[in-house]
Amino acid sequence: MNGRFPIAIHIMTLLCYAKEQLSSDYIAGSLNINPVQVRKALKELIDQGLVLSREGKNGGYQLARSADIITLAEIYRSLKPEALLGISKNTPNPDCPVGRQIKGHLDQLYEQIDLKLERQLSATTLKAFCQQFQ
Amino acid sequence: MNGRFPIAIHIMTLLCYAKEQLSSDYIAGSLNINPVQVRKALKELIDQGLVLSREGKNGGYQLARSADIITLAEIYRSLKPEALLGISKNTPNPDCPVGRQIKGHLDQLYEQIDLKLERQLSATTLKAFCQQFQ
DNA sequence: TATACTGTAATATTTTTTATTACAGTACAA
DNA sequence: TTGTACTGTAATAAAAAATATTACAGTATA
Repeated sequence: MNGRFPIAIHIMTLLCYAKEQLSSDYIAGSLNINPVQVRKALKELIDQGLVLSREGKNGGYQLARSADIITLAEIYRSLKPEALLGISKNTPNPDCPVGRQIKGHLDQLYEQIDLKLERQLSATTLKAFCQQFQ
Repeated sequence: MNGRFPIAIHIMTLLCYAKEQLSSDYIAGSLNINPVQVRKALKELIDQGLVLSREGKNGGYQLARSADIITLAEIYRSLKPEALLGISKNTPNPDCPVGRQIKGHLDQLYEQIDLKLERQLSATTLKAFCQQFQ
């Protein structure tokens, strides 16, 4: 995977911690990355219904609802994750019994894994995660 | 993630299915990737103690033990996976309470997730996975 | 001693990720 | 009504990672 999940979690934790509207520049300062990257990440969180934005002067971002009814699973989902354990680019040989069937069985396995992960992430609210911060 | 897990599973399934020694060229033909890539993946599986190789003429690869005492968790471990949900390259701002602590709390979360995943993958043997193949 | 393998280094290519620039659109406030 | 400070997003560049390929040394067999 790439760094999108950690970044999303960082942003959501900040918004929860600050309890006020923050600008992408401010958030970028905490992450130490480019503000455009932050706005891209925020777009996913907005699309997922987790964050609200205000345009214009004095604009910024805030949580769309109380942190105790946001779970880490929702943050994870905002990334529209593909396959947790990876996808190979190759096109297996259809003349081989294993090559022919591997994708289907792997998909099945992945579905089970994803289900469990989502269940686990659902068990932690943003509030609970954020309260760990001093 | 990348395609290493699917490739490793594919290889192990082949070795289990074939019940005989296979060459990297043959395996590459089923995966439809380069034999060198296959040998690299096999090296990880050998290091993990899951596969045996024979050099020289009539050489090749076979399972190091019975498929019913190999679990998908061991195959997963052969990849020495880093963080399932990704690592961000940024160095968060140490002057920000969130930036300062995020890594630690994320690591903790990741450890829990990894534990559960390993537990889940441990529940499936290579034999069971392979028996799904017609 | 020819042959058919594995092991692995070196390199090239492709793909993905991350960073950056630029600017249009929007809302506030003087 | 206009300057200012934001968001939104397209376009592009740069860096990093993944994948593919070539080449060849080493090894076991017949």
